Amino acid sequence: MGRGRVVLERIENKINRQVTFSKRRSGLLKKAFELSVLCDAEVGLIIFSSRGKLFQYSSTDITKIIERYRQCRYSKSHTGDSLEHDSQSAYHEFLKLRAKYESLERTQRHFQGEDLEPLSFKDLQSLEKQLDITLALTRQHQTKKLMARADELREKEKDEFSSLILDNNNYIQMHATQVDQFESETALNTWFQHQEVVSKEKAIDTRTEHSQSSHNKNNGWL
Amino acid sequence: MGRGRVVLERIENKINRQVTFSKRRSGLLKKAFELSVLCDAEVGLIIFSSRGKLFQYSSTDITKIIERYRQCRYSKSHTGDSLEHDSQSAYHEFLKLRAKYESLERTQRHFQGEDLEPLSFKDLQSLEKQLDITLALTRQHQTKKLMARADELREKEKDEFSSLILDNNNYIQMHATQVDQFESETALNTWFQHQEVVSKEKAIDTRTEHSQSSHNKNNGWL
DNA sequence: AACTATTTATAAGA
DNA sequence: TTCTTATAAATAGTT
Repeated sequence: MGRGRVVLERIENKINRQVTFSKRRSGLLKKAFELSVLCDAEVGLIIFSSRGKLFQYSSTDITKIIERYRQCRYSKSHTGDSLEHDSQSAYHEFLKLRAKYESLERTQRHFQGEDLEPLSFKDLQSLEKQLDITLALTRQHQTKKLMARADELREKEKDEFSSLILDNNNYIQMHATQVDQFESETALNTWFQHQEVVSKEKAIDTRTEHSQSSHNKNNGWL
Repeated sequence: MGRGRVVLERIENKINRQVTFSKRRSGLLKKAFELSVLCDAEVGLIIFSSRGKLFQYSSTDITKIIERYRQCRYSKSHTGDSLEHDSQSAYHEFLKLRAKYESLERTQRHFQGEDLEPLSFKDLQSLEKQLDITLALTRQHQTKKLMARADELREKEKDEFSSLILDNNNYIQMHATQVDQFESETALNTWFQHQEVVSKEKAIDTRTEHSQSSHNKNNGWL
């Protein structure tokens, strides 16, 4: 995995050995983590550098792994020291979260129309379906907002009208009110035009059930 | 390191998980061994499969490695201060990542048509715009895949046709070829119909440049 | 501490 | 399981 074949013997050059150690160590730790996640395995890994520095990974509390190991090998059970497990399992949690984050990030990019190249035709189809559904929902919600706004305006007019009656209004005030009314009618027309556009979409309503059940994994596009 | 990108999640298919475990386990053991040899490190690796089977590698007696590990841990926990600080900042990192993750998750839900209530009208508009764009891109990519497939079919036909000529074909073979041709023409028609649908979309082409970072990989069909 | 040419690991298929 | 093969990932050597 690199330029030139690797010879399996101690690297004599100290600098080189140090660098290789650093690279391969992180590679090994990563792969130990991946194995534990992908295959649901319990993995414990302890590494001492040639200068005595300690590195470790464990999918679960390493003392438990060691204990289990002992039971397996010697069929003996004792030892109850558990000093240092919190930080370890915390690290595991961290790694898991990071992996989830990256996965979600990828999905997100697809929804933004990026990195579509590597998707299969099927993936693209299901992405398209989801987009269609969401688009319809989005428009539905926009319509809702517009209606709410229109109602609001109408209420306001009524209030103003009432005020005017109560205030024993004159002609000029009446005229101003009509202008307001006209404006709000325009808003409503806009809304109706919008409605029309929405109704031209394929009837999505029947399909929205799919998205309601979408607690299922969204990793489909990956 | 194989066909298809790996997603860091538990493999749900049991057979698959078992196979992957077997492969990756041996890979991990090999790499642990290589690290110890190349870099003169002391390595201990314990693996339990999900069904409880034990696998291990250790460059030297594993009980000695475990003992050394304990000593290292013990003395470190006495130094306290720097460790405290490390775990603290690590926790901070964790919290930051979690916050980012949750934020991303929320955005993602919007793209899936969920939790749209709290969005403002403006938010909804920009979401709609993004969805429109992505939808067009998605369809574009589907079209691309279909075209590639169509080309493939055409090539295949040409080859078959050539073979037939060279084989001094008879009527029945000719007939078979025509049937094949007809089938692929149907495929092409399907594609053209699709094209038509796509072209009815608003012209998005000018906005697609950023996604054209073509690795041009022809990922498999299905 | 990046980069990149290569080797190595391995996912999917047989 | 084991073999093969196409592809992703790790990393040796380089800058």
